Amino acid sequence: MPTISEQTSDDVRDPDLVAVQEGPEAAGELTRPAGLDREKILQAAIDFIDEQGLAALTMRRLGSSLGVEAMALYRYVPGREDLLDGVVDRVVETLWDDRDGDDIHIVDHSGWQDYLVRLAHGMRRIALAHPAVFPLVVSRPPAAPWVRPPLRSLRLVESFLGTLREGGFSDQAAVAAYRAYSSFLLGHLLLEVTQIGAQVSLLDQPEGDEQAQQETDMSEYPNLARTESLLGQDRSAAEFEESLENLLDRLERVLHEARNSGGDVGDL
Amino acid sequence: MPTISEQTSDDVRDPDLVAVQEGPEAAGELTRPAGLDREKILQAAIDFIDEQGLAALTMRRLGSSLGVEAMALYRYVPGREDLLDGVVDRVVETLWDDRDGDDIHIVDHSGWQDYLVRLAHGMRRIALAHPAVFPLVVSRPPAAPWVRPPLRSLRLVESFLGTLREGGFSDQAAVAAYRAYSSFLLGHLLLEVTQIGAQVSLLDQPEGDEQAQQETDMSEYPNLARTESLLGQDRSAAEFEESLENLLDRLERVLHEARNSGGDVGDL
DNA sequence: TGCAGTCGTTTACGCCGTAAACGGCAGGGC
DNA sequence: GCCCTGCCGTTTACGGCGTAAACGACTGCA
Repeated sequence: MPTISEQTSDDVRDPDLVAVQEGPEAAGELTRPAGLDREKILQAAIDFIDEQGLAALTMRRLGSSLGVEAMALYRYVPGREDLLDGVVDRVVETLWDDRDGDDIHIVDHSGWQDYLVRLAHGMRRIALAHPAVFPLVVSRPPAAPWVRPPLRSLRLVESFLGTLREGGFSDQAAVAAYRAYSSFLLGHLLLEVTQIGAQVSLLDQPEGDEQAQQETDMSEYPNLARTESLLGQDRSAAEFEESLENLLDRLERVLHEARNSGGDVGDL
Repeated sequence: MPTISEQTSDDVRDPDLVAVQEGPEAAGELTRPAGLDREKILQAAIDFIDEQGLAALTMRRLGSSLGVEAMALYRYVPGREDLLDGVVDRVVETLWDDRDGDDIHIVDHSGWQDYLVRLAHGMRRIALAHPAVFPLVVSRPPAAPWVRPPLRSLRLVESFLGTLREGGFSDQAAVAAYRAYSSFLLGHLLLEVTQIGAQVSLLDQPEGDEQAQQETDMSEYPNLARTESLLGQDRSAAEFEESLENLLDRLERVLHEARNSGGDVGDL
């Protein structure tokens, strides 16, 4: 049975919780294996998914990774689905984490372009740090269902729209920019983490003898065969930057045209 | 929770192989219970997912939607995972289906731009026809794991690369274009079907009285509140066309620059 | 001392994917 | 006619899943 996980206590207080119980923790841990709480469970779930994949996450296994029976989790989490929602929220939350010397803080930006670049890099950092979790981030329905592109965090959408407004975008242009930006980010990052997953799952099954792999017949696919090495290359980072730059150019063009003409700015 | 009506006959074992329909069946589907085969099973799975969602698809329920026990399916399909792979293949296959007067055939194109536009529209048609299936299309690992952006169909990738080559792209430029195009398509369509799913799942749960919905407090999100109606609007089709056009422009620019300079064309 | 709360465990239920054994029907050689 | 052999759907069974409900053990306060 695994020992208690180390669990760095990065502590983001949830104001919703009235601290009904604040015991003398100083007496602290003698031999207690548990000392469960919601944050600890969510973090354990994230770690578990990172290591074993989403499909492997069951309540029983997550429980036992915490040294506890499955049913113990239900005191802190309503059920498996809500657990996954919590995982998504916690992962996205790290967008606002302080990063020592990094350029990631998405508050304290200068200009909307800077904001969009930081946000994109922050999201990409999350995606690469938790490739197996990221599909959850984009596939779960958003907190407010009427927000069409579901980035799930209302706080995030709010700050996005606010920043663009400050940058001179009309409401319509800001919303259009939000959607274009979301779909760009979603496409690139999902592709990237899917590739990572594919690589990993390859290493999973090196069964059979080395030679006899069922090498699909490539003679029907000459272009594929010829470019095989190119297709296998990983240019994700560069392509990400290039596409991001292209998107920013496009938005900037729209914004200036709108300013000069003062006309309708809904379209991108 | 929609209950699937069990149709196990009460007491008498049905003596006929052909399993005579007992006339007034329980208002069920028009399922011929006889004559299972792999294609029939895959189509039933697609229909099932379209109607009930991916999560609801179980071997037992799929079997009973075909008037058959779950284990019967295993004679034609190795297991649930392979069933899902088959579903993806079958759905993507419809890209090549003849469409009466439509512009969808992705063979018989004129020029690579035309090809990319047709392919995009074809994929979008698939996504919108089967919004609940589409996430499978992009999330399952590709047939050849070394093809980085996993569109799953080698045939598709092959024809893509071939067409761009004919259009004057170098191998590197074609591969770069393939990736840019994939991530654009993936992002846009996944966003779109997620939205559709979100709407549907909204209609699922009109529980509680009409007024008392737990309307999250919007006072903290002024920009969201103000643009609520804009965010709710559906401009997917127009945005799709605009982004597609932008991508084509970008590719064309790259191609011409490469031609005129004759230099390295790997970058986009 | 007792009492009430908190928290993890035990037990149980129905559903899941699927391995394995089973049985009824078809057709073909005798 | 017979039996043999495949085919094909059913039955049975097993371990694992999410989770409802009952059950202790422990803790702090009256």
